Amino acid sequence: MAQTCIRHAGQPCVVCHVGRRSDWQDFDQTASALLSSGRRRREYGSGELVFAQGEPNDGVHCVSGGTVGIRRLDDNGNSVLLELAYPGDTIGYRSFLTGSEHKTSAEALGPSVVCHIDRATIAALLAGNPALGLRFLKRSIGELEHAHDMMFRQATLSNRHKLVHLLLVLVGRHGRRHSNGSQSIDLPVSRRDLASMIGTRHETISRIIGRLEIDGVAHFSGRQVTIPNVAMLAAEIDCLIQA
Amino acid sequence: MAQTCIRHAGQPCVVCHVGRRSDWQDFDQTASALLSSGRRRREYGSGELVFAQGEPNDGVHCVSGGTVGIRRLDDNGNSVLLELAYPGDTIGYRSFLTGSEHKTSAEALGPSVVCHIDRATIAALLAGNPALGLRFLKRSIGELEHAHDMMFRQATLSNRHKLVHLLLVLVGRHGRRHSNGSQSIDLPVSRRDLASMIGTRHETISRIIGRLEIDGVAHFSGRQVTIPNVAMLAAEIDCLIQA
DNA sequence: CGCCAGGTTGATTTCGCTCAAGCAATGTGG
DNA sequence: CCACATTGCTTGAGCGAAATCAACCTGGCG
Repeated sequence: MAQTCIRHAGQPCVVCHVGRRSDWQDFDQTASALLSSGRRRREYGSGELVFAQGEPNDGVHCVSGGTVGIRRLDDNGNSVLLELAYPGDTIGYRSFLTGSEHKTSAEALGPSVVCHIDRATIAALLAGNPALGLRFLKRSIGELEHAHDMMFRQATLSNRHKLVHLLLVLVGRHGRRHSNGSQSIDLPVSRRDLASMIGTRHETISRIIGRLEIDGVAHFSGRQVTIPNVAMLAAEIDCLIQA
Repeated sequence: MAQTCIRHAGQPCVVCHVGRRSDWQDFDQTASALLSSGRRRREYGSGELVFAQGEPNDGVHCVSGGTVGIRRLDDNGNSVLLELAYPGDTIGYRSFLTGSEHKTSAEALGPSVVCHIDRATIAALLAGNPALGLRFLKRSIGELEHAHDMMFRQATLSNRHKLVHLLLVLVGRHGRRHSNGSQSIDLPVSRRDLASMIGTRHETISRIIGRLEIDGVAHFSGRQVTIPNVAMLAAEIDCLIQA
């Protein structure tokens, strides 16, 4: 399973081949050696779990390719997709640091590559590199502000506005620009997950999508979305949201 | 303004008189001296702002007494109360650590006492005490899990269930137990803020409160709430929420 | 005394949930 | 290769919940 570290797209590679977006940069020689021996790279198919809610923590993971969904479940079968993780993101570090079981599941939303770094390695790295703890802190704060934004939107926006906002975020991440100025996305998530992210039912999402089609601001075909004019879509909400 | 450090209720006192609940414990002599010279204690009246959204950060604050609301505003006049801070909680550390302006306002929800520690002091303490950074990290992770819980509830519970849940949390924090087994709370927040925490309108909160009265599970009189049987109230949601 | 903020209540309309059916794509076993 | 189940999505009808707009009440305060 262990793979030697390779260079990728000219980025310096310590782990996960994601260059400066990763938390795993700027280590000294010994730390780098430690890291390469303690990490394992693995590919996941669509729907495969990286870790499951309730499981004990066994180290942290670092997304190297694809998209990973962070999901919370309850025992009534409810599922909410809380956030999306992309290459460079570290996941599972919270349960590692608090010494508790995973409070969420992490699921590959398409073919993905995720590295695993075992507990002993992380502990050693953390002890020798205070900067790593600081990077975790920055990451945690970033996620917290993201969660606060989310809570604010949940409380103030209509379902349609929430969906539009989500689409704009996804366009930023997954969008392909076309020559005529339109953009396309392959949604990484199902309608049900879209609904859970908005805080509504999947039927409602279907109906809102229908209205977006009628209004001509977006065209949906399965998970393929085309937005003729992103600025026009953004205009729906930028009168309501400030930076 | 500076006050000498006093002992309070037998707790060791470094700052904020809150003993082991505080982030500001277990410092060595020099750090303690630095802290006592760099901190300032201040009392706030109900409604006074500790810091305001958009302001540049000027250090961190530590709640010593009372209750502080963390609020986000937009320029359409929407206001959402994101969380409540209690004695022992450190606030304003995020904008300090990210070097950005405050993304939320902090407002005394009643007569409160809050200590302020200036930037230079924090920076020096952080540099000399890696454990302090770790405590910030733990705090941040705790707030993040709290935010995730919130997002999950927003997406899965009905408004009534959300209000019941909020009442139960507030009973745990502010409740007074009576001899007959009932409990009372003085709500620290207005109905409008209650509504923003639930993600609905204040009129709706009024109506839900009316229904709770009819069902006999809670009695409201202004901000005074009496709950005859907390277990009965909890039964409304504990079939829906797991630990 | 009049004003005002915070709260309640009512009437009306809109919206979203629920239940249910239908449909297309995919998979499976005989 | 077909009959059949399954999954993800859409659509419809009915109903209940909540938003909206508005009136009104109450206590505090100048």
